[in-house]
Parts: sequence; C-alpha cells; structure tokens
Amino acid sequence: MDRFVSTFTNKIDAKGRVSIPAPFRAVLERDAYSGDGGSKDATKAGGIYCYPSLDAPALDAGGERLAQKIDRLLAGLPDYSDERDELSVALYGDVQVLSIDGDGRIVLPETLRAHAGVDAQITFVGLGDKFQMWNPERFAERREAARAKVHEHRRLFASGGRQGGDGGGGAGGEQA
Amino acid sequence: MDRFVSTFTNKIDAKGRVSIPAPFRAVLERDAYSGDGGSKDATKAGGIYCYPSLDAPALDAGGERLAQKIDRLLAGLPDYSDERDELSVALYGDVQVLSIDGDGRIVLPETLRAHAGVDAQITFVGLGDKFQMWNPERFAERREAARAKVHEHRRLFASGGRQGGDGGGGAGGEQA
DNA sequence: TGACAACCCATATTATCCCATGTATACCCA
DNA sequence: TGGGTATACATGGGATAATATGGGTTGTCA
Repeated sequence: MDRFVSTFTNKIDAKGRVSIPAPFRAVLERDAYSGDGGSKDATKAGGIYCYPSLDAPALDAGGERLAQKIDRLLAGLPDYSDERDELSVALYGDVQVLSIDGDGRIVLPETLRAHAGVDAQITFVGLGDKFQMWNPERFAERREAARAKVHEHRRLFASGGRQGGDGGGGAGGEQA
Repeated sequence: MDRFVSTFTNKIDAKGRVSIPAPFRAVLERDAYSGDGGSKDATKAGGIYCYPSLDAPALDAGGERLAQKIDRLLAGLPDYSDERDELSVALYGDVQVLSIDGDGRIVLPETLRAHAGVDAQITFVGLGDKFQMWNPERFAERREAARAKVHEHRRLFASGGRQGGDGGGGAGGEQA
C-alpha cells in the first residue's frame, strides 16, 4: 500500500500554482486507479480532496482513499447526532476538489491559502493516508514539537520487542 | 531472519552518492522480497527508508520491515486524533524514500547530510533491524563511549557469561 | 469585454541511468 | 602451495530523463 511520506517545499508562483511533489502525485494516481473501477481519465485521477486542518494552521489533502476514510468515520457516528452534524460540516463543508493540471500543479484558492498562512512557499508533509500543506516556518516549529513528543513517549511504544537501534543506539546517545 | 551487522565506511562522491555496503544491500533485497508478495519490481526492492535519528546526529535506515514497524506503531492510534497527526509528522514526515540505483548507490539529500554532519565519508553501522549512517569521526567517539558504558554495566548482566561486550562495533571489519 | 482558470510550451536544475576503471577478494589450476 | 585469473565491489564521469517553475495563449463565464 502506497503512503505519503517525506516532506517537500515548493514555490507558489504568481498565479497561485504549486507543483505537487512527484512522489505524492504517483501515490494519488495509483489511488485513483485502484479506488474506482479503473477510469484512466486524467480529470478523475488528477483530483485531490483538500480542506483546512481542524486543529492546525495547515491544509489536509489526499485522494480517494482519504475521502472514503472520512465517509467511514462519519458512518460510525449515530444519525442525527449533534456530533455527526458538526463533524460533517467541518469535514465536508470546507472540502475543495482541486484538479491537477498537465504539469502536476494545483491552484490553491485564496481561502485555503489564508488558513494555512502561506505565500511564497509551501511545505508538503506526508502523513501516510494523507498529506498536509504548511507554511514552511510554521512547519519547522511543528516538526520540532512532534519530534520532541516522540522522543518523550518513545519508551511507551518501545515495548513491542527491542525497538531497534535507538535502544541499542541509546547506549551512545550521550552526544548530540 | 537477516540482520544488519558490522560497520563499513564509504565515500560520498561529488553528486552526493554513496554505495550501500553490499552485505546491507543483500539484506534489503531479501527484506523487500519477503515483505510483500514477492514483487520483484526493482523500484520496490530498491527503496530504503531513511530518517534523522531522534537522539543522535545520525541517520536511521532500513527496508520494508522498518516501514511496517512504523505502520504498526501508528495503527494503534485513532484516526484524526491530535496525537496521531503529531506522531505521523515525526515518523512519516521525516522519512525519505531513497531509491537504490543499478550500482547499489543512494543519493543522500542535503537535509539528511546536514543532520548527520557528513561530507566526504560516511560510516554504515548495522543495528539488526535497521542501520545507521554516521560521520566517521563522530561514530568513533560514540563507539568508545558505548564501549565504556557496556564495560561499566557488564557485571549487571554478566551472569550469562557470553556477553561479548563488542556490541556490533568491535566485531566490525573496518574497511577503507 | 474583463477577470479568471485551464492549457501549452520553454528552460534550468536535478536526479537517474549507463558505462568505465581500479582494487581487493575469491577461485582455479598447475 | 604459488601464480594467475575471474569476480564482486566501490567509485568516478558522462549522457539522458524527470521535475519544478516561469511565461504565454486560449477558452469560458459573468
């Protein structure tokens, strides 16, 4: 199963266009082909779902698999519950379907750019099922925080067998 | 089960390329073949997952098995939780998928080289499930520190007898 | 007709592939 | 056992393809 991994920083040009990192594009294409019955239509394969992150100044995006995941998430909540209504609005309400042009670029609408606080450059961050788009400076902070947290909690999930080298490497961690 | 063992030091050429030590390459290939249903696709078999070590100026790397380890780690967390997003950033976001060319080499991106502080040469250190890449001088220091520490703790687990303190380092046939 | 979006093309930079070389190790044969 | 050869590996360089990015042109809708 393909995942979105790594981070890439690309430019936003005068027209508001951004290149999707090629590895992400590859994941999206495979996703679209396998997701529905194999329509090779570029328009279909080229669309990504994008919406403001609920809890961060960033944008969440992904392909068919992400959309289906949201569906399943909502399906799990009871009909007519307040929670479901709110979540539906929050998730579906702000979703934009962005088409990818022949050169692998999308155009970010002003509302989305505002939410992420991006201007000249934008950072793509792979998160497995989806990816996020960040203002590069803000992401740097976020990344540090995340690394600190993993470092802090590492022993919690290190239980499942000797969590590899950092356990072993831990013997030598005293520099740095 | 194959493991990464020993240490090797190779050169980084003008283009940023490094040869993966042949024994490590062999482990990676077997890993990729056994990991998924036997796709002999070179692209698949040729990729290694690499990310900055959390607590050392080094790079962690491995094959499919390492990737699956990360997946399992995240699979336990609920979708769309803050915690999951945060861990995803540190785990997926920092990972780079480096493809191995026909000559068994990878290209280390500038960001990774910076984190490890490597320039002309780089030391590969086998750690079982994964391996690390170090600046040769720094690794020499770390290894001394690790040996000292092992020696210090030796009596704690010395009951078993065959506790060859070498760790992996000492066994290593340094080359180059 | 004007603004905006989709499309097409040009280009520089970067990564990927392919081939050549030197060297150390393993192998073979006398 | 010694000499010679073959093989595998690390490494360097050049050619080629992919990618990101800038600019222009056409089409579309208000």
